[in-house]
Amino acid sequence: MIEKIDGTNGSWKEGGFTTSSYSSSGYWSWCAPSDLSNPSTPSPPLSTDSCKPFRIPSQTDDGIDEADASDLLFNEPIPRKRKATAPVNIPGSASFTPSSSGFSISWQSPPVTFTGIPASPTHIRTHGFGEHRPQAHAMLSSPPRAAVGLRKSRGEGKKCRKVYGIEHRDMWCTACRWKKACQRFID
DNA sequence: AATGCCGGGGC
DNA sequence: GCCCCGGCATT
Ligand SMILES: [Zn+2]
Repeated sequence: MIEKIDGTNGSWKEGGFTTSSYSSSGYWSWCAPSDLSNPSTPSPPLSTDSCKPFRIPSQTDDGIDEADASDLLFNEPIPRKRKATAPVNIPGSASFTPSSSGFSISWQSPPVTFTGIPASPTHIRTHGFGEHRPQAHAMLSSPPRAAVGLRKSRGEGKKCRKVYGIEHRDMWCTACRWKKACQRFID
């Protein structure tokens, strides 16, 4: 019986989180971008739809299959397993803001914006095939070369870590959890 | 400071 | 096999 649930005492540390950092007026304004990129509707008479509760039509894949992150996040009874050694340093977790016209909910620091949804229709997270994205085969003739003048560009860097946040490490993909190459948000 | 990942380590 | 961190490159 070796229980490794001694989470109450693990203290990760990555979450060192610097003190302060967020202030200024709430930045959560993905609710009325006006016409950030509105080539079709330059001036909509009704801008009420500008503020609608974002909702994913379907689950992404192996990200929230566990649950409705929305509920889970607000509840957060328990991550699911593993040691919950998180210092519970959740800054803006579950921020329900009933704005004048509508409401915005936010969680964690980065105002994650659901777009495109980097996942696939197949949702099967048995434990070995949940994350599999053949994506494309563009590797053919590329022998050992291209070395000098080539630095890691780390694409954009919107991986589980930044998207979900260290506070919700349990939601990262396996690879990210182990500090390996992300498998979900393949670059 | 922070993210992302390889290499290395424990079990 | 699963699990994780040290340390590095990069931003
Ligand atoms: Zn990941």
